[in-house]
Amino acid sequence: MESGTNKQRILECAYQLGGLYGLESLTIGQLAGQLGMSKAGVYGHFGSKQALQLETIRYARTVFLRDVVQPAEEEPAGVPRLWAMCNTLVSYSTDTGLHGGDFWVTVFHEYGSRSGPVRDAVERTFGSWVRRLEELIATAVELRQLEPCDPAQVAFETQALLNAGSHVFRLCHDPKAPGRARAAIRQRLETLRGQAFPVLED
Amino acid sequence: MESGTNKQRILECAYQLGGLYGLESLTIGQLAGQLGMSKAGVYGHFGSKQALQLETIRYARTVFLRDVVQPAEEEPAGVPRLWAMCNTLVSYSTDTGLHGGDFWVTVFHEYGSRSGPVRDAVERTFGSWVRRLEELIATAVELRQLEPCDPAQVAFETQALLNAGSHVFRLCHDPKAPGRARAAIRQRLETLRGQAFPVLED
DNA sequence: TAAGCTAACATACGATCGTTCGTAACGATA
DNA sequence: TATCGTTACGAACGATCGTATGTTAGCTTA
Repeated sequence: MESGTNKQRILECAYQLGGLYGLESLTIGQLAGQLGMSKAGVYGHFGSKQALQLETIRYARTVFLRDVVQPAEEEPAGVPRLWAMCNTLVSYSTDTGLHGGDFWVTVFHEYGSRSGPVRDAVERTFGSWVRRLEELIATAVELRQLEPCDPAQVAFETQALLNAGSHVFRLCHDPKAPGRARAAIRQRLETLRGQAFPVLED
Repeated sequence: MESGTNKQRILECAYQLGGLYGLESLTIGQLAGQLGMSKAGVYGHFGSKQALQLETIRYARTVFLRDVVQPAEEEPAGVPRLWAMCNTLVSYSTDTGLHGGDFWVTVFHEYGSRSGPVRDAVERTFGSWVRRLEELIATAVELRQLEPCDPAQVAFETQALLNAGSHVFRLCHDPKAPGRARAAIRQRLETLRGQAFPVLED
């Protein structure tokens, strides 16, 4: 399957619109209009709106892994790798209008009180994202980069600040918001500074 | 206007449903069904869906002021007052299923990328909420309860953690999430401990 | 009692929703 | 060249959306 497929175009568009307005208010007709296609043409690729939502989530997962998680793997384990991921997410918010992190900020909140297969997929993604943060923090503790701490607690805080950076940036058009998230995470990590704490480059 | 008015019942229901699924997916027919009324009976009180959304926001503001902001005013100025507000929001999440803070967590995120009068009202509410946090923090600095710091930065972090506590509690059914928010805020405040730092009672 | 206001109602409008169906255009295979 | 599967299409379905209109029942005020 090539990347220039029409189905890929649909998913990319659903990804953009879903990140702006959520996956529930996403509409087949809206998607068709945006792409210059007919409703049936869009619909036929998925067979149901729910399948479209689930495939969009799968698409967004691959984008997130490709653009955020994997690039950080080249950094040394522990804090540098964690810091690289945070920086990528923050610069996502400042550089461009729409970006990988924002899709998830929107969708994570959209399905907080819903139920069904889509919600379950969203929750799984959120869980694996937080778990990835926990792993990096636990590794950082093992490497004595950080003082002993509860990785789940620090991961919670990290995710909270990253989400808020993206959210406040959008809701209030406040260009300082992503930087505030970055500064807060840096401050938190330095609070936990261990013997082998690495330099956090800008 | 009595509190038992039918219009009040509608607003209360819109407040509940809006906190669960957002104000955009809120529907006149859904509201009417829930209340045992006709669509026209509900609609007549507002004249448009947008007016209903705006009135629901106004209603939610008064609830928030009554249940979160005003009770804290009885505490001493600065950190105790700030801490009381945080505690109220956190126990909101743990005690009951739905509550004042969660409406705003949902709605704040729902309108992050939208436009129009409803979004503007939401943004104003968010702004005044964060500004209230800033005032309390600035006062705490003046009273030497906290070391000198940027109140806007600390307010950003506080709001981020409170929102995340409510959000993770709902999305992941994680009863520890609100407590994590509370612990993170407490840790952050103690990092900024000044000469007159008060005891943070449990 | 008579008049007027309010709140609720039933009904209906056009638009749009997700979905289904039948079909034309196209490329690959035989 | 004939056949088949893919991909798109137009048209239409019933349901539901927000909204408009006309009307009834009950209260208030004269």
